[in-house]
Amino acid sequence: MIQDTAVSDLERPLTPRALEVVSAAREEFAAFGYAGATTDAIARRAGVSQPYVVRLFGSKERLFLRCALEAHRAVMDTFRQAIASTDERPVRESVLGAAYHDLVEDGTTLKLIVQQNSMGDDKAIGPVVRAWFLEVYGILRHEAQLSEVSAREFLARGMLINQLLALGLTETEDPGSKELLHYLAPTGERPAPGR
Amino acid sequence: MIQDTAVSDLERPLTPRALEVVSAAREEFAAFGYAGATTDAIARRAGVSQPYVVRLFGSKERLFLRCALEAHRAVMDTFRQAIASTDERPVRESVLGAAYHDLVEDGTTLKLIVQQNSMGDDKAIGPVVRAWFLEVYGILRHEAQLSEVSAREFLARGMLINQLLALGLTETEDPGSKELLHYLAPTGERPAPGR
DNA sequence: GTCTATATAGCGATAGAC
DNA sequence: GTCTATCGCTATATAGAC
Repeated sequence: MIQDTAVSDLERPLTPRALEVVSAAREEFAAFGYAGATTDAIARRAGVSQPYVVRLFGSKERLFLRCALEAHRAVMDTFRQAIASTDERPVRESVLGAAYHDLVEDGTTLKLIVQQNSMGDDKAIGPVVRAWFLEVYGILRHEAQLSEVSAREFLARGMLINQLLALGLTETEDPGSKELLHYLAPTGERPAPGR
Repeated sequence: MIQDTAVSDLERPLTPRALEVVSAAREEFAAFGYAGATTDAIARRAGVSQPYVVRLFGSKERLFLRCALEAHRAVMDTFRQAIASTDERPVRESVLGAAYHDLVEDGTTLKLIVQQNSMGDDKAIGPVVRAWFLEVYGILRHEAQLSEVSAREFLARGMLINQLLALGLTETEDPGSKELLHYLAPTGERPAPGR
């Protein structure tokens, strides 16, 4: 069970080495989830010993929380930068969509978000991820000033993209799946040069 | 790692007792995922001993695959029944939405789907869930005959609902979250008697 | 068909050397 | 700051009794 960890602890500055471990942890947690990832795999990916990973962060739980908070902030910062880039209100959805595309490109962040969102029944992290989710929705509604319907539809498209990323459908060559990837294009409309 | 298991094995008929274990397993896997769930918790929930759970299905993996296949079929059957209930083509989205609402009510099935969809990086189950996802999309496109855009938007709304379910946001009293739950209403429009 | 007892392995965490 | 050695727990799986 993930314990209550002070945010200040999660924001403690890290040595370059520790940052490499966080990076490795993000990949492992994004791919296999909190329960499925192992500190050993994280250590091997980072090129350090397993006990050192635990030593650096106190526990697997605290390392996970740091990764999770980082992913959440990446999403919020991305939207806030997009919102700050224009004076239009409501912010055009294509502006927000283009910002989201940046998150899609790194891949890991959104896959980690999917893992977090599947932990609603976890006693400790459940309340946290619920609050985070509502926080993102709040940004769309009150900072980007999207209507109720627009915010919901935008969020829904985001959730589909997240699922496609988590599933790994963005890397298949399946012809039938190509049309499903439409939302992943950088902007709403693509030129479609050939036809 | 989840091994290759013949479908015939997953369809072997079960004794009433074994069905109770499957039911318990579905709940545990839906809440905590494949890695996070334990055969011990499944056994306790079903009121049997832990070794008996393993004995009944051979391994935790095979039990999970049975639960996963069951959830996938529940989704497909639900859509196919809705499609068969009308001659209109494309099928009206409200008809499909109402059918989806039945799945929302039991809760477990869609939470299990979310867990499965977060296992794209699993060597054995990844390819399976990718195929299943495309199968559902195929039903929307070619059996319900939704347009590319309609199918995608409908699927996107479904993914948002799934996330809200997995997060447990359907059970909160948070006033700011209420408007987000709009899609969970039985039909598109609600009377809203009070205002 | 179902249990108790137990083997076996994997993993997170600790101790202590360098 | 980082490693090696290792502990102790937990979890899956097996053996065998009833």
